[in-house]
Amino acid sequence: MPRPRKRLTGAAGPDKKELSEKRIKTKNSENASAKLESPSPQMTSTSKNCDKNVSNYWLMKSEPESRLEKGVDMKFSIEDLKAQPKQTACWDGVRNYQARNFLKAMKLEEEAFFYHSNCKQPGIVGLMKVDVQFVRMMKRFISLGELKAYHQAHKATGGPLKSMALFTRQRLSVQPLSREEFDFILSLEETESS
DNA sequence: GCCAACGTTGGC
DNA sequence: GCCAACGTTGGC
Repeated sequence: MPRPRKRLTGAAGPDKKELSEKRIKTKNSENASAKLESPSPQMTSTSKNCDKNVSNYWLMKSEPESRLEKGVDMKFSIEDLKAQPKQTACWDGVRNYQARNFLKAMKLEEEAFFYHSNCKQPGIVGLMKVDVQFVRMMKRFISLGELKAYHQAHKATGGPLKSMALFTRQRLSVQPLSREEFDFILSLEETESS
């Protein structure tokens, strides 16, 4: 349910605490939910872009279908992202600790898949860049089922999706991908869906 | 809507 | 620090 919120990029009031946050752990103090918004001075300057060989890619889940949680609609599809000003959203509302840490580890301009979860057709629908801005739709929908089939096959063959977090870290809503995983999934765009 | 998987909480 | 109870995620 980690869902991005529809918010203007620089818009004020980013921090009325989440309605849904029943308890924010004191640990992740401040805006725990990393806001990967327009260049926060912090992030840009301090994140040394020196380690450019730690190529990081991401997969971020969001629910494309309406579902109320404490009266708040969790829906945020890739179409909703496209509809944002500058096609950019503030990805807050992530409660899981690990997922939040990944949010903080992201650097501007890194690429991320937009994954539709908890819906009729779960799967990867598009590409974003950390910011978090819409980049493009996938040339074709890459379903969970297809990814799972490759994951299973690759476990046997040692292929690129053999340890994809989507399957090994089941409930993680923000997850890292290796370059191999990312490239392999991109290459699926050019193939027929199975 | 069901429920498996798994994270979190809190008593001890 | 253990672990049972509880809450959440997310596919089906």
